Amino acid sequence: MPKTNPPAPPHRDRRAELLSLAAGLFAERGYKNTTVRDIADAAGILSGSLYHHFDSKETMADEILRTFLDDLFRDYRAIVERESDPRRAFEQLVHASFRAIDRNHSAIALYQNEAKQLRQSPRFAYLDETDREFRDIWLGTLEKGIASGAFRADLDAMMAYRFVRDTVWVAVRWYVPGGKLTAEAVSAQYLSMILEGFQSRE
Amino acid sequence: MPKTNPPAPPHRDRRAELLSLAAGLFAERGYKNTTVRDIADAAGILSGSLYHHFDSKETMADEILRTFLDDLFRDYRAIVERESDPRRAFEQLVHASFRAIDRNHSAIALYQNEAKQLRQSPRFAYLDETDREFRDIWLGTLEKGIASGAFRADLDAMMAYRFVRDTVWVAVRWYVPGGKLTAEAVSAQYLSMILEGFQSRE
DNA sequence: CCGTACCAAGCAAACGATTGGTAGGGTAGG
DNA sequence: CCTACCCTACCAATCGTTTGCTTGGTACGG
Repeated sequence: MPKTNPPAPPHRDRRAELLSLAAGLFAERGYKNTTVRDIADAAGILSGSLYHHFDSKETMADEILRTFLDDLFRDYRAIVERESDPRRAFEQLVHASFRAIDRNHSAIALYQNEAKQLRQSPRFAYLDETDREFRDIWLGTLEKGIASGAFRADLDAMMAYRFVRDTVWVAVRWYVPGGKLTAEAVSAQYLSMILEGFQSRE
Repeated sequence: MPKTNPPAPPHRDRRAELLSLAAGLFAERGYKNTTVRDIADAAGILSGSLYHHFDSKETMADEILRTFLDDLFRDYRAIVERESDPRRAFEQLVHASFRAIDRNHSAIALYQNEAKQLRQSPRFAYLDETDREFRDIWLGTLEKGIASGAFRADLDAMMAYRFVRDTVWVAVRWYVPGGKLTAEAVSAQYLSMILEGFQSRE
């Protein structure tokens, strides 16, 4: 054999594995309700041994959130930069969000449930900035759509933003990755409800 | 004066006051993050003194949730029994929900954030039944509306239920009772978005 | 091919702080 | 004198975290 393995840091895998376990527990039981012993049990080690990989429980939550947010904003930014038509941009934002829910389910559940409390610690102050960019992207797309005539002129952009943000992202509570409903299917149906409404056309 | 007070149990007031304080803290910081000392501090007493009124922290959460749920279902049941037209029933359900968010803000925040964890304790098993009736009321109204032609025939009732449930109830995260936006105003705008959609009609 | 050195990984045991909860006594108002 | 209410003082359990140490493996010099 010419070569065996790339010189990958050997402990990166274990870190990621532990983070994945922790994210699942945080999402399921809540951050405060999950003890470091729970995480260690799930990993088959003792609680103290976790501190060989992370210097605190907070660090784990931090790393989980950052990884997910990086992922999401990479997608979001690409969409608004690439797509000039606000209606198509809106559709792709919804789609990207459901894809994120599918891929980073635990991290998003953690974010949805605990961000409000975590944000109060200075360590997680970056979440404020994250929220601002998040809002700018959605709100900007909606405002452009209203101005261009794609969306109703009497729409309150801010209210519409909150409306769609809550509907889409809280779906993490019931959506099951790998279940019968694919993220694409849910995304398509949600888009239809948001854009066309419940009312039947005569 | 012919009469002073109804023969109300004299400690009912203090109980209610303490519960209101506890609900506010539970809603703001989360159930697990709020200590009995926090609640006692807010009331100006010591933590041990709380146990003169309640036999546990769990009891407080229990009582807060039950009071709110009784309130809500009284309204919900009255609507579906009184109103036979599904479209009008739907509108009134949305309206009643926002009115509840306005009146029982803390209790609803507590329910939204902690129900999933609390439900796992047998003490809060009744939340499962509550959810069932809640779903039956909304889903039944939506299905009747689809059958009657008031709502789009191609609507997936279950998906529409989740959609509207999440949008409406998660508004508790940003809605501020007594703020600039009244519950009626938000309710009207949300109804317009749900029924007519974002898309502009040509 | 061996011996040495080093390292990631985990164990065993304990730490101080905080948690929900308890026991018993004091006091003010009806 | 009784009762609602609160206080003082404390407890056991659990929490996140630290410490000193052991293990298996890997790289390297001679």
